[in-house]
Amino acid sequence: MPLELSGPRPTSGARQATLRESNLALVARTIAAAAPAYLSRADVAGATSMTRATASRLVDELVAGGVVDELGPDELDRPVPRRGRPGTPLAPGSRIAALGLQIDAGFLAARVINLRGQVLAEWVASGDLVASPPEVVLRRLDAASGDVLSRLPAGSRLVGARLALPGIVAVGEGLLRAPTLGWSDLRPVDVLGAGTLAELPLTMGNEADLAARAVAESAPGRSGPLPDFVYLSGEIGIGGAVVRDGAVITGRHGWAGEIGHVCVDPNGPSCPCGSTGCLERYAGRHTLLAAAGLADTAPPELLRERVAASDQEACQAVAVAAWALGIALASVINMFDVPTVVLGGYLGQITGLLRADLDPALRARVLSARWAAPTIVAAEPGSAPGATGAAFAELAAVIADPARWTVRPAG
Amino acid sequence: MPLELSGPRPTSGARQATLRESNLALVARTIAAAAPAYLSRADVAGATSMTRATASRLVDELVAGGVVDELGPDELDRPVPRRGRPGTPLAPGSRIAALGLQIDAGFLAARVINLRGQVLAEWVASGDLVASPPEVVLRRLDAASGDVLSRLPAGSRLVGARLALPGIVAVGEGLLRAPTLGWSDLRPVDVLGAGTLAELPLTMGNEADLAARAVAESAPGRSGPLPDFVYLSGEIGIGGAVVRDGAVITGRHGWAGEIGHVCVDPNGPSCPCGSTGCLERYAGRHTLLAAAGLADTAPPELLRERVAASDQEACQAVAVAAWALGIALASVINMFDVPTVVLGGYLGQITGLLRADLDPALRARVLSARWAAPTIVAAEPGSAPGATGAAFAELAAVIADPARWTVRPAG
DNA sequence: AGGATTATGTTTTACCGAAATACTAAAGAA
DNA sequence: TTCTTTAGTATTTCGGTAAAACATAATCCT
Repeated sequence: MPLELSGPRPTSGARQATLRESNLALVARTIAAAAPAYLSRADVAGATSMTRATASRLVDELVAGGVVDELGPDELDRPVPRRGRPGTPLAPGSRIAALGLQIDAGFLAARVINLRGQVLAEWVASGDLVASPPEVVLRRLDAASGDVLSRLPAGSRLVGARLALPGIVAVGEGLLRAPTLGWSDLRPVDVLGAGTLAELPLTMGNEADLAARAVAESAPGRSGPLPDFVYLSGEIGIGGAVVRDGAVITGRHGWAGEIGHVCVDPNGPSCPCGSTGCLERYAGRHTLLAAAGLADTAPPELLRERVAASDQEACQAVAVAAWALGIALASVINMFDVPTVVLGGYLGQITGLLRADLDPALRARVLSARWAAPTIVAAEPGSAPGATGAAFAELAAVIADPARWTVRPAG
Repeated sequence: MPLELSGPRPTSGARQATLRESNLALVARTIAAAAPAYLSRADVAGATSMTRATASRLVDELVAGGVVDELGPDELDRPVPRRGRPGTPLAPGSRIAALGLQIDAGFLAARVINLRGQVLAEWVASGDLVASPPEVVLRRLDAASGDVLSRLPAGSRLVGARLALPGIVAVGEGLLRAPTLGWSDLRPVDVLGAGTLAELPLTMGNEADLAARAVAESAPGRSGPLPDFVYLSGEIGIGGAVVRDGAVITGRHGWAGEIGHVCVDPNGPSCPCGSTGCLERYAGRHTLLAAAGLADTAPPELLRERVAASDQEACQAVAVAAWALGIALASVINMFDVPTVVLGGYLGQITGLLRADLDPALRARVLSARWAAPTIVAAEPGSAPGATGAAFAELAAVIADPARWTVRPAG
């Protein structure tokens, strides 16, 4: 088993090899974090305070393993000619890639991303999946995955696959409970593992956790602009995740961040989860649209139009959602001390409508607002962020422990 | 600067010395975690999968620095005579100690604890401090600290001091805001640092965070029975802390865990914090006792008597508190996935009264209750747990980086 | 054009820490 | 006593990084 020098509280003594693995990971992380700037071996040495000799040896090893690519002078958009011998530009390996999958009530997605964060191939299909039995949906996703994988550039090395799901996943058991899909006590891995994806190690993850990762990292191993934030995945249900220092807080079983079921008002409407007055019952997409007098499938543009036209029902519906979000998010911020909120999904597309009521509510209810007022931002709109985050998660494992993917030089 | 091999994401390359420091910390942690069992050098080697030679060399260094003591055969309650040469029993150093201080609305405390978790000297004074000006209280604590330190055994080495306070501490600024004390924008370090404690590095911390640490660790570096739990410090105000894997989740500014201001009912009574319906307004000690028709200072026994006698007001007051706790704690558990709740302070002493209503409320409102039902336990009753946790926190720094406290052998 | 300058990348040597191994020490068991 | 078993120590070897010298490839300057 590999020793964990960078992990919390190693329980095994560190040896020389551990030192090397730790530094190898540091070099990989440094190069990944710097992208899209291309570091040279000397830059790596400077950034890590290793000597050039040491950094160079480790880079050579990563290049041999494909975790890092040496770019030729032609691949480089050379910006400034500098004095001295030019360095060899280094970039995360373009041939190491992972498959990210997502199942949502409204769409299916399969996406392959490489260590540079480039999408090598993808497939997204929308449509109401709630009606279909799980086996059919899973087999469709499996077939699409096979198709996507067949379109990869030659020489690509797939290191893993992860499936983002809107629900609670019991990781150890492989069990899933996804109320919005109408699925319960299912084992998606059993179906997917028997098809095209049989060869690939497939794991599952919560959609909000993985979408939050796609916000926390702008490319595998490369931090996004926000180190700490609360992510809200606002669709039919409301999923949530809290990111601290670039890492999703998962809790012991991976069920942390269920913000959709924070209690907004104990006297509020009852929720299928067994509780009353959950945030989802006020700011979930169906509830919000129904209150605004719109159909389930109404696009956010339509709601924005109605509000712009001062439509009574629409304005009231948005105000209620913002009121509920203010109460729930204030509690979340008071508990996690993470004063930035990223709204994703449907909520992200109506952030502008919510802000007027939400900002003052948070300033009133958040204890630390006096020193640091909470800020609300909308997530970058993009399809299937859970699939992107799922691929990032698999690729992060390569950057965290590149020794598993490289071959030691014989001598 | 010391390189952090065990910390999250080191940014500097690891060298040989880092390896040694990492292993030195591992040995210190292993010996501290095993107490009150006394490991031998061979046991340490076995537990860490180092060779006996390596473990022995590191132990020698810790013994030379006083971080570890070699016990003589007389100090040992020898349990089982075994075959082979007996090992030298090792224990955490008894002469390395830290000062824990606590200021509460109802008492002051100063306590010195050593690496074995033994209380070497302490001073606790109760009385209503809300009336006194901060300078008077701080000077009184300073004088008491001097007295406590003068009573230490000869040869004791004090490594630090920490002050537990019921409020929000802006660590970088040294600023404090403690509504229950009536203190705001104060710098306790300025007053304390000028007196007896001038020589000692003094830091501040939130009372609930530190009391939670005293639950998480039964002695410095030694894990308690619960790796994950939510701690509620229920006094006049309600402080909170979430412990995950033995560590308190502090948030970016150290303000995480403010469970007392989770919203229970948005239409509830207004709170000095600026919000409405905070948990504190239902389950805080003053509110609870007033609703039960008792004086502010009524001891928990009196409330228990009234409830046992089926006193209408008392039963109703307890039911309201349990109802509010159920709503707030369910949200906390849904967000952190930490299904054990430890009730401390006043709430800990009436846990028996709360449980009947609290248990079913949590089972109904916690999403994961289906797989893992939340459990409620009362904290060990004891005076000034914040002071104990404060001392533990300072001593943890020694165990985490013993190289700073040991002297390298000359050769 | 051609040497000086400057920074990159590699090679060599030295040092340091842990592993491997052999050895000594101290107890119980036969 | 003598053998066995386990604890602790000394010595050698091995692997990894630091330090410094060296080789290389560009720009700068005359």
